[in-house]
Parts: sequence; C-alpha cells; structure tokens
Amino acid sequence: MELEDQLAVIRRGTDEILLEDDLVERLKTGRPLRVKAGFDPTAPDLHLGHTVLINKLRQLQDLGHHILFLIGDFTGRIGDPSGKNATRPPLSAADIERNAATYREQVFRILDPERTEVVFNSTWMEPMGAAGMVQLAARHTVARMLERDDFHKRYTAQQPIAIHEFLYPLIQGYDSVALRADMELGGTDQKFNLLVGRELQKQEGQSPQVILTMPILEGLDGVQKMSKSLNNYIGVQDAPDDMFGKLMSISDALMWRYFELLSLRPERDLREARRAADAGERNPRDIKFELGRELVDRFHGTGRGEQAQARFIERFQKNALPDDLPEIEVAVDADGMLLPNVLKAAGLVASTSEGRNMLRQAAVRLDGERVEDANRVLHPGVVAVIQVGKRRIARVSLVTD
RNA sequence: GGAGGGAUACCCAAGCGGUCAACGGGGGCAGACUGUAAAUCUGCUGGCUCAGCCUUCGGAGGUUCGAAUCCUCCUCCCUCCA
Repeated sequence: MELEDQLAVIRRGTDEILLEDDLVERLKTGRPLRVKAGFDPTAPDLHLGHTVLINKLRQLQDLGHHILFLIGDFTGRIGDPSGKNATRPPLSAADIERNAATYREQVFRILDPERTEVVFNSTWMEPMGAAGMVQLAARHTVARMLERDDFHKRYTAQQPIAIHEFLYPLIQGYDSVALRADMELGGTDQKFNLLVGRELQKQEGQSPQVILTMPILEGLDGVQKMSKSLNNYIGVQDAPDDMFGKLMSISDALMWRYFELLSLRPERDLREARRAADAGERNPRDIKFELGRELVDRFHGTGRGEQAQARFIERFQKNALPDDLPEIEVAVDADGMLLPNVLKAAGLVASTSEGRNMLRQAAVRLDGERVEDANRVLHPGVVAVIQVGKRRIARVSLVTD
C-alpha cells in the first residue's frame, strides 16, 4: 500500500499522532512496527469504549504491523492507579490468568490472534525488584510528574497524591523500553504516560516510540466516559438484542459521535447520512438502525444485526412479547403470596418496597393488564407474564412450596 | 511533633436534643409524551407481614423520657505551623 494511503488509515479518528514525521520515517523502512497498547487486568469486560482503540490496532494489524497486547498485571497486582480506591484487593495469579483468558476471547473478536502477541508486564517488572524500581524512579523528577494535568490539578487544589501514583507512568513507560515499542496507542487521557515512555526509551538509547491517541468514547448518557462502574456502557459481550436496544436509546447527537468512533463505514457515507437527517429527508431513527446492525454484526456475526433489529421492531414498535422470556418458578405456600413479594422473588424488583412503589406507579403488568393493587395475592398454580416497566419481563409460575 | 477542621443514604450536600427514614441537587428507576429517542413534565428512590413497624447518619461506649444532633474513647481524611 502506498505510504499516503497507509497514513490515511492510521490517521482516521485519531486525536493526535506524535511525532508524525517519526511515523513516516518508520513506515518508509517497510518493516512491521511493534505497536503496543496496555490494558488494565482488573476490567476484562470490554465495552465499546475500549474498542475504539482496538479497532485502531486492527487497522494497524491489517497494514502488517505487529501488535503487542499488554496486560498490566504487575500494576494491577499492586493497587489502584488512580489512588481512589486504596483498599482494592490485589489480584491473585489465578485471577489474572482468568482475566487474561477473558481478554483474549473478547479482543480476538476484533484482532487476529495469529498476529497478536499478548504480553504481561510482570514478566520484566517482577525481576526488577525494589532497587530497580528506585533506580527507575530516580530518572524522573517530581516537577516533571507534576506537569501531568491530573496531578497538576490535584496538587494545586491541595488534593492528596499518593507517591505510588508517580510510579505508574514510569512503569508504563518502562514497558515500552522492555518491549522496544515503535508505537504506543492510548486514550487521550494517557498522553502523559505515553510521553514518559518516549523519555525512558531515549535514556535507554532506543528510538522513542510514536504516540497515537484516540478520543475517549462517551457512555450512553452522552456526557461521562463510557465505563462499567458508571453503568453507561455497551459490553462487547452484551447479547445482540441488548446491544441493539442500548444503541437505540442513545440521543441523536451521541449517535453521530458513535458513528465517528465506532463505525468502519467510509467517512463519506457518514457525511451523507448526516446531511439527509439534517435536511429532514431521513428519520434519524433509521440511521440509528444502521449503526445498530453494523455493531451487532461485528460482535455477533453477520446477519445477527438484522435479526436484532427485527425483534426490536416487534417488541417495541408493535409491543409484542419477546419470544425468549425467562421462565421463573416461585415457591409459595398454599395461602399464596402478596404481589410485591412475588415480584421480588422473581427477581423483577430488588425489594418488596420497590415492588410496592412500582405498583403504585402503574409500572406493573400481569398478562398485559395493568395492576396497581399492592395487596393482591397470587396463588399456587398461577402462571403469568409479569412486566415491570418496559425492560423487566418474565413468565412466572407459582408452585407449591 | 504542634494547632485546627471534618466523616450523613449511590454521589454531592443540609441538619446541630424531639415535628428526621433525615431539606436540596445529581444520578437511578417508573409514568406521560416519543423514534424503548433526546428534551420536557410527574412520581418513586433503607427494609418489612407497609395508614403501622424495624434498622440507619465513620466505630464503640455514655448522658437523656428522647441523640444524626451533647460527652468520652477509637479509626480514617483534610488544612495550617514545624
């Protein structure tokens, strides 16, 4: 492929490439570049936010470059890099192995396993020892560390910064030295750490890595970054219908953002779709359907997106019941059970109090009929489709205790 | 090492002896509206055998008829001085 074409692929969607001239030089050599990206071993549930970066890795892979998928197990074993949660339990070797397996399974839905090398930083960090760690720390100054935006803000705001937090960028940077990385990818929030890698490589006499940052994807709320802990994510392992449904619930503004960062369709298509929507020629909903289909197909296989869309239309536009209702048996005694308790026993609400609230708010349907009486008793033998709100549905059978 | 300030429900944050299951905001959930959009409006948001009862306000004791509110000790955090 021509150099310019390669560059165009690499540039697409990126936030920043430092230094692009270096990148050009390396590409000119024609040898496969060693491309590194690091992942936290504590969160093996990948969501679409992570895939922004992984898609870029895939593109680089398709250009013939060598991918180093780094699992930061050493870092994860020590504690929380943000210092927010000091009591986080260290991960055991077994945890890490299990998490790594989960990573592989998820990542290889996007990356080609044949051309991906999975590496663990404990491999070189463990033997370094305390003395080595101190020597590594000696190579960087506090003033330099405080240039990082996050540290700078906290320092000037007189917020605490734990000393070990200074070590994480150094460890991450040293990973680049150990791997002789030509290039490292990260989110924009990683820029400082990626730059530390360049510093350390220079000190080691290596040619400093090229840095490529990708934008951080917003979560379903459209404001905060997508993350599991904020519960605003779409997991790559989400069932097709869930994935499709979640995508349909995002705002139009966010839809364009998702197209930009998640879709692999040509940018020209996206511009045209946007123009058509703005001009009122197309319903944004139908464009959102396309996004849903593309992403479900990518993670679940071609054709699954189409199916998910069909079910979505049945279910929410035509109000049909899903065909794969969870079947739940609830044991009750001969006198029966109060409806709020049934809801709780079936796992449709968290507590009987919530069940009562839901009933009061007319959110509960029994075989399609709205029920508001919290004192209603259901007896053994009853089989009913119970819905709480739009999403919580089950076929509940009451059986004798 | 010294002096001061603080710890309240998922988060922020009021409360400073009873009227507090605890103001307000955020978030979440639900209803209306809809494209399961978004925005908006409304309600709910500790638990339970639910017009009542039980357990909560960093932890443990104590004072009081009665404590999130007062006292003692403990744990943790912050600020200033050294």
